Amino acid sequence: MPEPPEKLAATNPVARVVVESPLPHLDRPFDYLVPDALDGDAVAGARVRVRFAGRELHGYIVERREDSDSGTRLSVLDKVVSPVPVLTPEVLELCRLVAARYAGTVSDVLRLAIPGRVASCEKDWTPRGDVPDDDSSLPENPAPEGAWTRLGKGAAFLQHVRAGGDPHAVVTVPEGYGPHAWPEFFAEAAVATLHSGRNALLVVPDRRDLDRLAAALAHLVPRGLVARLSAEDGPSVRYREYLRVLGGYARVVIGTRAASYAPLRDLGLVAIWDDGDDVHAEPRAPYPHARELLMIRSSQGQGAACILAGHSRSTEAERLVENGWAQSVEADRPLLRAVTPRVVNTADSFHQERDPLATAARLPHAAWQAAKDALAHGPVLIQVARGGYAPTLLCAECSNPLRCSKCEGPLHVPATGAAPECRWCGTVHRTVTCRVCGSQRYTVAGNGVLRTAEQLGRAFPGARVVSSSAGRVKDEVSGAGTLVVATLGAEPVAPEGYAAALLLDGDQMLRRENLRAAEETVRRWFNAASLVRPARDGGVVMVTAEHELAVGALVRWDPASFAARELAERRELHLPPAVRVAALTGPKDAVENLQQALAPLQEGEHEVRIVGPVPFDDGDYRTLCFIPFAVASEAARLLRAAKAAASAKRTHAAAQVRFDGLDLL
DNA sequence: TCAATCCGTATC
DNA sequence: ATACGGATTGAC
Repeated sequence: MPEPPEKLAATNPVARVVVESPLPHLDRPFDYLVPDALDGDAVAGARVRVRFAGRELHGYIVERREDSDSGTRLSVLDKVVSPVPVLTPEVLELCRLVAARYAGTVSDVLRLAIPGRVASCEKDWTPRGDVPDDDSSLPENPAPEGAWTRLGKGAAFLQHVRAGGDPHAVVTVPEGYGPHAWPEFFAEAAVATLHSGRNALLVVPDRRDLDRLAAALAHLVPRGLVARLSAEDGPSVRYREYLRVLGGYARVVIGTRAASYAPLRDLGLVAIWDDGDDVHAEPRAPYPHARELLMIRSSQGQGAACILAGHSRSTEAERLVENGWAQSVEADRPLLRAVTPRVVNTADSFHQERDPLATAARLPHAAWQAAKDALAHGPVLIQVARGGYAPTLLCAECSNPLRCSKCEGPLHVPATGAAPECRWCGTVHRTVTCRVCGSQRYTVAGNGVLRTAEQLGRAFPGARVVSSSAGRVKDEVSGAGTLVVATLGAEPVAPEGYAAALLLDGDQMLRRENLRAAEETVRRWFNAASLVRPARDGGVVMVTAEHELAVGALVRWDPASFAARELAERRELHLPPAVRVAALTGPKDAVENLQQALAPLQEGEHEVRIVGPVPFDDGDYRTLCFIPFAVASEAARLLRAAKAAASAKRTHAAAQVRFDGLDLL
């Protein structure tokens, strides 16, 4: 069918377009002709609509060019949705690198990178142009009394950033509240970056951390230079902020994981807080992790400084220290002694001296006593496991968790049956008897924390009980006599510091069948413990768990050694993050076909270890591929090619590839 | 000899 | 996915 004769753009009449197609074998740009009428709007980076294989698809112009090398007859560009160049060349390159690393499609990554359009926000958008910045209002940096100056190598690191360098650091921050807490570190690092004439990108796990970071920045950086990118702020705020970054108005971007794609130019620093938090892992294909995104960004272009920071240390961060990619910036012993609380292991005191109320609340006596004393001097934090981790069946009298009499497995009441059942061996228990008090009445611990808060409150008559958990998170608490019961990750900050913290349910967290159970537990402990006052001001942390290494790390306040031991163990077992892992899921033949693609890597020095396929769920099968870093990019390339071939030939139903999804292990 | 259908392949 | 082209089949 002949195209209707149409006048084309006089110069660069060809637009190269990436289309939003989910098909892996179409993951490449296609060329279109630009009609003269669209010449002005059809700029590189603009959103467009094009005809593609008989459908109307969205896409982005990545390039305008004089001619095409496609060899086929080109279609004409249908429509420029918006002339705002939302896809910058740097972000496109980032998306391509991310797609390659995770064996995904550029189209999938673009969906994560670019926020949905809100036309009203574009009304009078213009790029800022080359107006020189007025940096005269920025504070002295690094400040002699600043947060960085307190850490070994901290001032030198910041100086290096300020001088325009691109050093990499794993930073272990000892304090979680007060004037030297982590938000100050990030704010000061952003200022150093601005001083170097470059821009900074700071990523945090959630909205609460974002608020704290914004508050710290507000003291140091003019408000107009800061943009905040968070899905929680809603589509129009997110898009408006995105456009402020795109236009060059914002020079410091703060946000949650999707902010890692912010179209910030002249990047001088990328930083991520608490990189071990699993909310940094994107739950949509191709499942990239914010830490990896930022590391890629730090290596793009001129190179940017990179900070991986936390109160503890992820095994990934430890690996980067050990292989020399990052230097370790941490507090020396004297500073730790000065600012950290006393940590006491109370696991051994459980069966001594019982207070009936404390027993009902499942509190070791020593912990109960410490909390009771501390309440007179300040707020007290009780960290409990989330509902999902808690045993599902408790004694109605004394709240002792009930266990299977045959195998010690956890009991639950199945949706269909009336009698309790063991989760491990499946035994049905027509009657259950509490081993502590002999009661035969049981209760289902459905809304875990509320119950616990109530019980804990009863153990501390006179205390004001505040509970904080997912959905009802308190940001801040203060005052003596306040007892805060918080689930993992929902701990409010006490501006004056907690007088004490009780870390309960550690054994339950450690017992989870997950590669990261210990690492994750230790991370949660340090996050809570860093909110407690220094030992010299009476601050105390009571931890109840039997895992010697984990408890020891907290008692000695030594997250780095713990991470090193964990990593050493993973290395020995050839498990992540000592190697990368790709999970292949789908119908059996599709999975087998994909794993076949890795055959060339199954011999030689850096051998890929393949486990599976084994039945997974819903009739699907799963294969795990453990891939040494030396061959990881080749493995990703092979898997991506195999996926494309399978989807082109439709010989197999789709199988999913997921790299580094550690929650699966 | 032509149309209806099937299969394979490309999709600007 | 769809859409198109070339091959194949079946009916005049």
